[in-house]
Amino acid sequence: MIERRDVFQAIADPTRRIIISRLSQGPLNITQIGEDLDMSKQAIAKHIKILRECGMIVMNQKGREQVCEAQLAQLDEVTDWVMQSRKLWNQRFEKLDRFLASTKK
Amino acid sequence: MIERRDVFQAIADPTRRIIISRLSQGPLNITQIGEDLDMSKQAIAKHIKILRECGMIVMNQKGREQVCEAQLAQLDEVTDWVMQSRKLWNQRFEKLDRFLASTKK
DNA sequence: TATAAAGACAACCATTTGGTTGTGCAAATA
DNA sequence: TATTTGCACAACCAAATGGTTGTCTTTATA
Repeated sequence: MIERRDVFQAIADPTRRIIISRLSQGPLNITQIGEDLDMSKQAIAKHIKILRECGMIVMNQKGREQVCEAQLAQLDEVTDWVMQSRKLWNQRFEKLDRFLASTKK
Repeated sequence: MIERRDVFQAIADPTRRIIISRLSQGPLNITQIGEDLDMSKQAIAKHIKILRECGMIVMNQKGREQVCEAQLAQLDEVTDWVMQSRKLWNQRFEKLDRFLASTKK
């Protein structure tokens, strides 16, 4: 097992998806992110670290606060993969349709 | 920690993404899936089990073979979430744009 | 200035994950 | 019929994951 730290793994955890959703509406510091998340601040900080490591969050210091900002461009990798798989999947049915159409003649 | 078995977790593993990609081009049995995957057949079978448990694969017996077929409708959940997050994220910039435009006057 | 708040860092822990090997059985094939 | 093939089931294992608590430093605030 190699340590994978990519976008797919980043969004695999429900807590991290909530964090991303919240940050997509505007920057927040770590305490604010964890406010209604029933989890220690340290646990939140760990999730933030993972998201930062795979480029989905950028931080900037503001006094004693660490303000987190979402960087959602990375999510394209996910949509691209999903789209590609669905495309191939749909082509199968189209091929089948064409085959069925050709046998009808 | 609760056992999560959803689409997001299903596609988090690179091997499972390869399996889904291959199956999106047509049904295969477990041996065929594992053919160029440098991993024991049992490991493949475990991945198949996970994909089946979250509805991304359906099986049908054919003699002694277990033929796997992709069910990619589930992937909508992923695209939906990504789209929603990106939408909110884009709205932030639009709001900023409007604000900047209004101060320019 | 004394205290509270934000968060970094480390140690620890249980569970999950992703793999392995071995055994056994049913179906296909020589 | 004897052998091979496809795969299920179980036991096992190391590493990763997702959480905890405690200590410490720095920055705000009463």
